[in-house]
Amino acid sequence: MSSFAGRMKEYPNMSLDRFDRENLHARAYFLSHCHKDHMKGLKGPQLKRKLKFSLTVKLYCSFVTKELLLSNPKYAFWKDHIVALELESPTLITLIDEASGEREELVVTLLPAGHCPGSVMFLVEGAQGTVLYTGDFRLAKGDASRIELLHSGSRVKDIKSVYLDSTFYDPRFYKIPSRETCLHAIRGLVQDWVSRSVYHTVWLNCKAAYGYEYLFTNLGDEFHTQIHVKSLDMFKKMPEILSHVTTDRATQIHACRHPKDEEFVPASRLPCGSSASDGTPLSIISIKPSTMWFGERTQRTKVIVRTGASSYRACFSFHSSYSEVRHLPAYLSVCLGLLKSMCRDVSSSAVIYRPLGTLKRTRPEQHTHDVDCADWLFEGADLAPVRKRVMMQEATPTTLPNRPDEPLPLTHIPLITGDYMDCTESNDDDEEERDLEEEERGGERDEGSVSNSGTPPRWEEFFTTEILTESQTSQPHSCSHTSPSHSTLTGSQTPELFVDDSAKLPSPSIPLSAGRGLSQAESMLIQSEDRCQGDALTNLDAGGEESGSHTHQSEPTESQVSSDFDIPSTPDSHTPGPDDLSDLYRRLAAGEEVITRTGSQSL
DNA sequence: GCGATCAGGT
DNA sequence: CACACCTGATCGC
Repeated sequence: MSSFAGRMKEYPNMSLDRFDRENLHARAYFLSHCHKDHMKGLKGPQLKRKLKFSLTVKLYCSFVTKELLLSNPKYAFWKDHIVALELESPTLITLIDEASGEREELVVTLLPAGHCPGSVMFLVEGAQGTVLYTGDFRLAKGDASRIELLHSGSRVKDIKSVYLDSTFYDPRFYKIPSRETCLHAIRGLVQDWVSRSVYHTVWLNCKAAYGYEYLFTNLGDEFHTQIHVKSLDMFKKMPEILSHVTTDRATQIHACRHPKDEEFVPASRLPCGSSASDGTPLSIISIKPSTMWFGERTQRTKVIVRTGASSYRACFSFHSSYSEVRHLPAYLSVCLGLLKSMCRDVSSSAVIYRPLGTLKRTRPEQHTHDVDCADWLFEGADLAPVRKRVMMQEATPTTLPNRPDEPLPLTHIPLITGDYMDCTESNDDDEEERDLEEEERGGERDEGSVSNSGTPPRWEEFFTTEILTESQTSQPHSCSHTSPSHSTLTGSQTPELFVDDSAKLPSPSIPLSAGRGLSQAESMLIQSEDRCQGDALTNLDAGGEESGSHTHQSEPTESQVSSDFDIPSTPDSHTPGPDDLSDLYRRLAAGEEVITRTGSQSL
């Protein structure tokens, strides 16, 4: 559940991804993507009533999000109040207070977020500066550098605040295998199974949410088949997806779901009840896409885990990992630092801005896409080269000495490890699967777009992080909905909407370093602030990697990782006790250098 | 009957 | 671990 209260400090007249409470009084609404936890209040009767009497209030989102939203009849009343915007097309939006007539002009740009179809980030430029609201996102390192409108000339724009998806902003989630790595592994597993006979069927046990579509399109392409799903309605106007899904149950790959009935046995039947026409029993395996992550010291591990006789779990994530999340503000802060100090050349080494090559840019053909290419759904996610690389890597179709109906032995599942080969395993929850580490390690690395050769400043030296918590951001009185006066709003809002945790804790990062507290605060404000420089607290970067060393660069190389993130690995982490914390606080207050190893012992 | 909230499940 | 839901129970209107 997103904990973001819906408003940004700089532009409190717009509401994003929250539509209840104070947000009912916003002058404009923004929906980053079509997931329910970002749509709170969106079908509420109060908002519905407001729309009836308003001529100016609109909901801004991408075309795809609009389509997905309106495919649900519960949101049909929005139809005449939605303004769909093209990606990467700055749009002037005037926020009007209908009572006073007061106007406020903003330039809003939708940037691809790679989270699910239609998902975007909002770049807002106006009198209060440029801010970026990411919504949920999955961007790999380097993707931000390919987003043209984050840049101005050869530099990154001076971004005042970043409102960040912090779902996995915790070092425990240091690494999540890349999209292509996971896709390749799933392809291999599916290949092994469906090639045995026409009765061998795969059920993709996907959740009821948008975001798996690229899995469907890629598997559909690979196996020249369509994937059985429950409904096609929402994809009516999306030929790329529509061409890869079907309601015809006679296919070897299913992603159908059944609302009820969980005594369903994967090995015997599918949620749709499909069976072979000649009465031959289907041989079914289930693959459950779910997030797997690896600690900063994880050497390498599997992206597919066998969980039962005929069931598997496959790595799949809608969200960026810790290192990926961290990369975004780091990338932006590098350039902010440059703007401040004017002492480093951004174009020479550290961050090279590359024109969008694989990132599809302008798209007048939005509604007449090439049916074979669903990449536009995940602009920025670099899918096009992914697929090509995956194809080329698939040089070793596994031979299958076992009987056709035997579940796949794990050793025959093609696995890719090149994406995270430098890590050591930290989440060893899988004693059932032992040595699969025989895979060749020659995989490419997909995040080499940022080098460390330019000694960019550490982002935490230029930014502070403030965790927005639900209780602190949703106070009914925290928002002035009676007055258009910005000063009133800003004055009362600042301390409440954007609470300063340091008032209560020695460091805003302590809860994070303990591996706790983030579940209540998935959205995070990162600000560029001069005043944070020299403030000892700001060196306690969220995540608690308080190494004390400021000589290393803002983004650690893989080899630096262990020193930079020397925190307990997942199985050993535990909640710090009061004594642990008070001791830590005391040492911090005394200005002692807190060695993280010590911290991890006490924490 | 509806919405909001919570618990519990996948 | 976590997600993005779904269902059902309960409460208040």
